Amino acid sequence: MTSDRQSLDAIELGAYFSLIETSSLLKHAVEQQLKDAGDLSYVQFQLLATLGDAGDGSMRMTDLADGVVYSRSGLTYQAQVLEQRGLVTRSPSADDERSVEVALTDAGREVLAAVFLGHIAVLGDLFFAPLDRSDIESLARILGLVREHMRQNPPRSAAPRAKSRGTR
Amino acid sequence: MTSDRQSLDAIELGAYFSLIETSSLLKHAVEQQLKDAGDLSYVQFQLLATLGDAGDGSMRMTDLADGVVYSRSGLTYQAQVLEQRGLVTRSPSADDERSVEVALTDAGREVLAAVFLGHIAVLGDLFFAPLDRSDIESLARILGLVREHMRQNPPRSAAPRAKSRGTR
DNA sequence: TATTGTTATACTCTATAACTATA
DNA sequence: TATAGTTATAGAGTATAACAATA
Repeated sequence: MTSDRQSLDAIELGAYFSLIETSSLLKHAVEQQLKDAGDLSYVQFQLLATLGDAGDGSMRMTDLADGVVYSRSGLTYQAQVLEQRGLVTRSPSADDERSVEVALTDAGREVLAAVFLGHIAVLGDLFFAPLDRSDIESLARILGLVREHMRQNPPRSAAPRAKSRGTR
Repeated sequence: MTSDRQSLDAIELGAYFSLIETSSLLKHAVEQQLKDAGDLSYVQFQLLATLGDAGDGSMRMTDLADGVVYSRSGLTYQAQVLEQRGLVTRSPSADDERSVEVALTDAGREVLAAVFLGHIAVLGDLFFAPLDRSDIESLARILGLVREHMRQNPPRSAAPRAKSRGTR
């Protein structure tokens, strides 16, 4: 609604469709591998990996949600699943008693490790194989621009506004 | 399992994560728009758009499935939904009586049209805005390479092997 | 009053397997 | 026997709204 574009040209359409198709196929393949190697969904892997990147392997629920992008209740659901499997723990935060700290357990790190090599292999075979070095660098730069832009312009997605809930 | 990669460097990781994040955010934003403008899920939009691209607006179920990639039953499900809404029709194929021809109705074309401008606006604002012409061309070329590669190397995903169904 | 998180619930979607029918 | 599609069913995931507790 803020754009005055009326159409996309063939190149733009190609870029868009290729993005959707490649990311979809890649995600599908990776999900299969994650499920086989560690019985993880992609979201669960992302959560574990995000925790793994976080120095002490611990984050507040809210911070963990950022970048994995969905509703609070969805995060609670996944956190429960991961906790029941012993891959993370949840405990009240010391400084802010409203918060919950989610921490990676040793078992969680093990699953992450068990899954990682296969994950990389899939990426190498399916995604990077047809690209040379400069392609990869270009891709990283360009998609990095898009990512930055998107982060700065959140699609006001979770508009707290009540919807009209149309014909149904 | 066919790759001997052991790790990815920072650039590669960046490209991968950016791809996942941008496509995820983009898809999410587009889904919101599609839902608001035409009460369509992304898959439903893809199916309608695929039919719209097909000259006479008609395709066999199997051909329609290609590129939208999922199980036959999933396609049947969505085709039923679209048919009930009057956006497509299903009829037995003339030449091969096993096949079903899915055809876009006028109502289907209308919904597609109703949704299209907003769709393009979201893409323009969220995806193409930070890119210049050469970026878009590079992106189209590189992702096109990946897409071609993936199509030629299907991730033998649905390994027909029975799973061990681990600890649960 | 705003923020953090949980719960209950309903719904959408996807996958599996068994099945029918045609080639 | 292989291909095209449907059905039944079960499960995972997500979103919404109402709620409780802390800041």
